[in-house]
Amino acid sequence: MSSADTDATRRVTIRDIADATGVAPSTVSRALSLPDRVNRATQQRIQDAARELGYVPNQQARALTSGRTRAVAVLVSDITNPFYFDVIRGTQHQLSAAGWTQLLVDTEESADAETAALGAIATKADGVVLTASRLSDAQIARFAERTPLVVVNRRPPGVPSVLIDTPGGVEQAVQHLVSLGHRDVLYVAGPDSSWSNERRWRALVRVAKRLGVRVARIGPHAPFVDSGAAAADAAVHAGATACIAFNDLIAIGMLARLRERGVRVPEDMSVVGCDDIFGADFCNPPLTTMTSPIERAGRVAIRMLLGRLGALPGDELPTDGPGDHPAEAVALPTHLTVRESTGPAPTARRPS
Amino acid sequence: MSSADTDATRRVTIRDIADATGVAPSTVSRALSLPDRVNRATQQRIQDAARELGYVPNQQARALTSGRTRAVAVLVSDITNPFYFDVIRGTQHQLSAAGWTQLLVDTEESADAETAALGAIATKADGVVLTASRLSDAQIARFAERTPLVVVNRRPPGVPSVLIDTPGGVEQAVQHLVSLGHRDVLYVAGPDSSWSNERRWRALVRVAKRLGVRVARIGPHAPFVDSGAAAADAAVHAGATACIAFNDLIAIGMLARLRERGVRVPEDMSVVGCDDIFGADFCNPPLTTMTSPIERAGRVAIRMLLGRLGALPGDELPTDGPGDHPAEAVALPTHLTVRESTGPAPTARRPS
DNA sequence: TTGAAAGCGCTAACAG
DNA sequence: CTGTTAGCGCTTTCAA
Repeated sequence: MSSADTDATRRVTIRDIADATGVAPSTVSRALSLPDRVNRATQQRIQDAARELGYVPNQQARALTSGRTRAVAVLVSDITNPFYFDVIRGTQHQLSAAGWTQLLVDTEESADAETAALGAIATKADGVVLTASRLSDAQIARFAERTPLVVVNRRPPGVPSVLIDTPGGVEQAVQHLVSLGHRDVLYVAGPDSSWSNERRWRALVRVAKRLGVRVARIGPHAPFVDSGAAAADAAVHAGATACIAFNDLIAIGMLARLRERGVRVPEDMSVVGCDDIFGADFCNPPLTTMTSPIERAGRVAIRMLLGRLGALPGDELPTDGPGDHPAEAVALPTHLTVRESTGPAPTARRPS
Repeated sequence: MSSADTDATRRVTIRDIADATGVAPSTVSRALSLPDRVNRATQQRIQDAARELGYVPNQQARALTSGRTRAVAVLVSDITNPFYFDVIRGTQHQLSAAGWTQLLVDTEESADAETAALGAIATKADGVVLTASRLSDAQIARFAERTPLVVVNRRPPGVPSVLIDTPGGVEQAVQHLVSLGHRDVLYVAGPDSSWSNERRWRALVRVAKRLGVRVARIGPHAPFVDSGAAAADAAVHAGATACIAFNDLIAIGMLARLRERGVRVPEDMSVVGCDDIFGADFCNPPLTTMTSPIERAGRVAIRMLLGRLGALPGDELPTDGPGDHPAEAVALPTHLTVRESTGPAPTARRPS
């Protein structure tokens, strides 16, 4: 039908639509971007023509004048980490629902790469979601002044952030362990540079004190499955009988090493992870862990960002209340998912 | 030092550099993009000034005139699938090594979304990597005429593609099973719409015939862990004693269900997966699977794409031979990784 | 409500 | 080798 005269080799521009409808390009632009400022009739005519001709707006050009790119950059520190899979999934969903584009950037755990990316991105994206930043609060805050920014799992003063309430999860985890008769718990720390790591440790210390549980700490450990082996060895050496790992990756790695060494989980040692990433439910044994709404964190981050950019579709992106914008820092609750890696404390048995 | 006069609120443009160095903007442009076509001295001066002023080129504007965006879109059909994370990791690494940007798009298994994305992307990216496309070969080929395109795990005539040689892997898997005494193998099929699925099945039939093994097939099954339960039930019902699953996700799901039902793996049933995704090594029992160089596939795809776009840095992106471009279709070898989910065939025991 | 005109930041002829 | 001149496709004053 309409294919013969449509498959020109050149892309359709507003000029083509203007010619086709007999109006000026500027009117076409308006009809497409600010439909209210145009006569209903011509508006209709223009939109029809646009559809007819298969018009696709050129975001580059649009960005050049308006300064808005309709893209957001999502920075992750290690694309390898399954934790981010879920974040990315969340951001991607929310973004595409709003018709926006996601720029994915892997900063590879490097503050320099992060800074560089942030600098280079300013022109390509309208906003940034920063996860597990290696930058200082001050640096983040300073950058946030120039570019709309939402951070995940970090709390720089004055910068909107999405937090996953792992401290709350830690509390549940300790209580669970206590209910199983444990009186000592070992924290298997993640990287020193991780904000969440310190946060979890402090939460652990606090709860432990309240519940009269003794705590110890080993680490730091890189957040990889492979780090679990060393962590497991250290835990065994420390005579631990229950441990809470910085994240599921380390915990899963520990599980493997413990089995290898003949340390039974949970009979000899209870292990709890954190995050409930892909795999936590089918490792051996399935991991008791703090289930975090990671994907939701990604979605919420985008929602906050889009809200600040004034780009909320409104219909389908409910905010947390009747207020204008979502709160400046939202904390998403975590809950403990008990699986088979935790069990009763071994009675009166402590390796020397 | 240089902060006082640097932190203007406006971004630095080539014009600023031109003013600072006393040359014309076009000279600045050249000095930055085609350094050879400019006097060494001025070139140096300009580059110094650019660095001094903290110049960051505006890709949007650059794209508008040159038509090149220095971005590539990577389309995946389901961002949830761990398989794609390795692909994405590969593309991301290779892209950022070349200083390019990655646009990640999740088409959510929908051909319409895929078409829409492809249309909308043409202006935002210089090329596209298409994984697990839901489009027909003809559609892909047609699109490839307009936009540089590389497909992964698909082979539309005339379109450059990166294949993972799972057929080769299937052969190894069957041989492995035969060496363990199995004479029957059940193929647990993936989605009907999957090109790889048919490809694996055909490879299986071929090898089986050659080795005198009987084959059967159940499915289709969606490529999720959750689909594994039904698959396991069907496999048991079919009296299978060895099966090869379309992918690790399904295989891992089967493992869980089989354990639940008291079917021992590998004593009662051997299970082999495909892909060797994150988790295949720590599920219970660890999965024998075809290890695919997934990340490498992503890297190679980008390399081919960049090669076609004439954007190969040259230094660090070796091609496969002394030829100009990498071959039009490269097949990456797969190898079988034997873990604990496969074992000797149960002797003379067949459930009714 | 619409059109004309200017210009976003950059590149690409074309002269000089 | 370098400057001048046009735009890329779109938005956005400013008039009409």
